[in-house]
Amino acid sequence: MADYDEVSDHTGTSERGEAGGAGAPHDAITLSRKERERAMHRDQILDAARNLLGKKPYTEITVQEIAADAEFSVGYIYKIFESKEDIYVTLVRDQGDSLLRIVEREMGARGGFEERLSNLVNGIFDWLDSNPFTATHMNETQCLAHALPRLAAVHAEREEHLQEKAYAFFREGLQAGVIQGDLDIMMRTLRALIWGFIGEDLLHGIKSRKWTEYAPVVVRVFMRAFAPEGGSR
Amino acid sequence: MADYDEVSDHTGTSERGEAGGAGAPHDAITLSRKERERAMHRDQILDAARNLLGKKPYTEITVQEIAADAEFSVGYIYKIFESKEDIYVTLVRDQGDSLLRIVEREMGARGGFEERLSNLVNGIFDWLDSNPFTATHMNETQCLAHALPRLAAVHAEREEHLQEKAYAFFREGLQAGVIQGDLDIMMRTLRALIWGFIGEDLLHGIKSRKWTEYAPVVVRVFMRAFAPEGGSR
Amino acid sequence: MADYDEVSDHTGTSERGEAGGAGAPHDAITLSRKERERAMHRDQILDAARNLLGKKPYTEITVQEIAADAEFSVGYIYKIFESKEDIYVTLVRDQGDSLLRIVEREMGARGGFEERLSNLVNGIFDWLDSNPFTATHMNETQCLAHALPRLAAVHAEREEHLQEKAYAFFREGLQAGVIQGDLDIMMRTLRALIWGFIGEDLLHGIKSRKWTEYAPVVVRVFMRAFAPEGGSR
Amino acid sequence: MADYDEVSDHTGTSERGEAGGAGAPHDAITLSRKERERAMHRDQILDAARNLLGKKPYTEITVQEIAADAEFSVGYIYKIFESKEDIYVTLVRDQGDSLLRIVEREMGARGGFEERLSNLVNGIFDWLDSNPFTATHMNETQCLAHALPRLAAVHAEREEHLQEKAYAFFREGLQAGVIQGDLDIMMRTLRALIWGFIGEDLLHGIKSRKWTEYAPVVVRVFMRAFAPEGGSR
DNA sequence: AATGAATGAGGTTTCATTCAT
DNA sequence: CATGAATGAAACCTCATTCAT
Repeated sequence: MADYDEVSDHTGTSERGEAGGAGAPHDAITLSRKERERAMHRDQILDAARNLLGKKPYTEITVQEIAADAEFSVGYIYKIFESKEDIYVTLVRDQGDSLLRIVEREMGARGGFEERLSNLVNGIFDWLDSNPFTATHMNETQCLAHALPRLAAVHAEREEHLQEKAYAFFREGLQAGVIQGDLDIMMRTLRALIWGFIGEDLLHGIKSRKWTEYAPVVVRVFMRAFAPEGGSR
Repeated sequence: MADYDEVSDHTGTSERGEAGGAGAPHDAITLSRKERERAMHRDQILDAARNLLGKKPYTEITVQEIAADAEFSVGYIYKIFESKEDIYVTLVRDQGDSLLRIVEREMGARGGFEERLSNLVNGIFDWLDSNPFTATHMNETQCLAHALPRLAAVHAEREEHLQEKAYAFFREGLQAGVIQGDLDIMMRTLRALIWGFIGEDLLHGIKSRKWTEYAPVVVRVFMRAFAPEGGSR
Repeated sequence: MADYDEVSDHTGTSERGEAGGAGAPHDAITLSRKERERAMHRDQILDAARNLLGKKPYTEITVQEIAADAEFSVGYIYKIFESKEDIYVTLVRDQGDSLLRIVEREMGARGGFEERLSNLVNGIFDWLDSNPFTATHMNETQCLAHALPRLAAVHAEREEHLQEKAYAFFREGLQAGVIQGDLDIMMRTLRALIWGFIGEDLLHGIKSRKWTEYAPVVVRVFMRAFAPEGGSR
Repeated sequence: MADYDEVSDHTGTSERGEAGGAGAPHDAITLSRKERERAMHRDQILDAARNLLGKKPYTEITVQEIAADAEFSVGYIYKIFESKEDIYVTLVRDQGDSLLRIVEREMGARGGFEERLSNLVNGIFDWLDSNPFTATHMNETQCLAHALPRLAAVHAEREEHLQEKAYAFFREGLQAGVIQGDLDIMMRTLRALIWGFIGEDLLHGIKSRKWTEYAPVVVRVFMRAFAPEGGSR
């Protein structure tokens, strides 16, 4: 909840606000009820959309459907979101922000490199497990980015952010002497492993094993792959 | 009606099977001219579609566009393909068959395990390099699979095939004692690495390095990850 | 319900009659404060609408826009006016009343026919100059009259009124022997000249000359056109 | 018919034309049937639209209605016209071109100034009588021009053309010494008179007299208004 | 009294698909 | 064999209007 508020901070694409220079300067604490209700409705709409997107791709979903599922009228949807695209972008951004926070938390924690890597992978897997939408729609997001410019922007921005964090994290590992190799390659490898293990299951729609069980595998493969030459093989 | 049935007979919608050149249906010699022309037209249409798909996603492409690019009428397209979906599915299947053949060839070649793995990865990377459609539309295919059941079927079928081949290949490595580990995990890891390295570039639209340069990395990471315990870290 | 009826009572929707100041309804002194406030609000809303209509056509304007500009809620607008149409009709009627008063004043003044005609045309031009809405929306009103029956009614009613006045005025000219001709034709000619000179500029959006400069031209053309045959200047 | 072809020359906003540099260079005579049918359909659609516009304003008319009246599907309408706006603009342009031709013919004829003026006014009145759409929608066109940029462009262009012609015509009158005055004022006066006499009737929806009967009035008013001072009748 | 959140019918436009020629 | 004119369902989005507060 508190979590969410923070997010909606940079979310409101459609916040029109009649502003009215004269009137109240929006006392962030005072404007409860109405404002809170709106936020709730926003979330309900997003939930409905997320739900639907779990069943079929973006292009197959209509705004009418979202409205029906959210138990609002189409018109209201458009009062809160600028467009169908806006809903999707918001959804992706919200999810991405949430994941990003996990990553930042785990990478920035104290402890040995391998331990933190392990926590990171576990954290991501756990999060993905309870946020199936993201896992399922990683691909779709990438496809749609070709057609929805704003989506591409959001995606690119987050990628940059993530890469920065990851590089810093890997550098610590390099300095600690527990890994060795090219930053770009490490980054790609780690991401490939994470998405690779998840993607498989998504494809088949059935989880042969619980993702979380793969976390140690990912860590082990990564550590071995970039183990310093000296004591390896 | 009767007309239609007769036509759909040699439409190549789904009856082509994965046979792949081995068990050729119809007598390749008997059905000359008319049949050969039809096959050519089919390929021209597929080329046009492939081309278009290189530029924008499936949903953004119209059948009239494909027709215009292929220099045929819409009507004729529908004489050869059942539907827009059919074109896409055929395309994906054709591409998949092609890639599968590479995989089979490299896995089945003679030589040491690591050498063949290297050739395999190189072969895949090279093929992807000259078949940008597949690389670009791997994601899209996966999204669409949720909406186009036949696409999902084609995909699943090929996956099974591929897994079978891969398992056999890995088993040889196990027996040779050069790798060790769980077959399922190996399979996922290898695929993750391959797609991971490609996907990255697709995402950003720009290739920071040539894919092919990553091939040795993939091989090295894989070999290290599954190196037998004995001589490892 | 009861609420509503009571309200629509003093809504000024259509009950204002052509009374025009003479048979004032309600005791102008009794219904103070509440009633006066309401009247002020009505005018503020009309002002906002008039303003907006100066910028874009009726169909492009939304009630929410009018509300925002008038700094009232949409709901309140609907408490005071029956519908969007009502606002427009009221606006047109108010403007029309205003113009009609000018016409009555100038036509009814003392003095020679040509002098009064000149004052009339000048008066109209001046009024139009300071009431751009009417000039700009003369055309629109006529279009809309086809779709908004009440607008047509208001329009027709005023026309009749105007014609009556004009006929009386022209008859004075005839009796004075300064003009000669058919009343209907005079009426049409005068109106044509007035609107013709204004319309031109509206069309091009730019005033080549100040309208008011055309007033003498209109008068001269009219007087010449209907000058008595015999002693024409 | 022949008349029409000439017009449709600069009409086809939507002519896509797969062009195909290779193929036939559109033999203007050869491409009959299909092409002629399309033209007929185009005209049928325009007729339906014109018809509807005789009953209610542009904004009240839906493309569905036009389609229904023209007995085509909505989709087909959009194959032939780019948009609803396109239909309207085409209609206005076609009508305008037609009227312009009358004006050019009459102004350019041989004969005395007054005779030609008389023919001109009669010609316009007759044309308007058999093209009620234009008369009725002159106002609407002007309103819509504020909202439909392309309409404004078409309108402006024609105005310029018309003014040029009119000025040349008036200059002949000046040189012949039968009229005297400012060109701009003459132009405005003539137009005002023509539209003024027509507009009246449009407003009331009923023709008190036949327009054509007013033609001599217009001519007489104009000639008197601009009669040379000295020897005026 | 005054608000503005909520509604939903309806408008324009697209595009996969058909079928007469 | 091949065409492309014609279809019409359905998508996204707007906005006049209502009603609980």
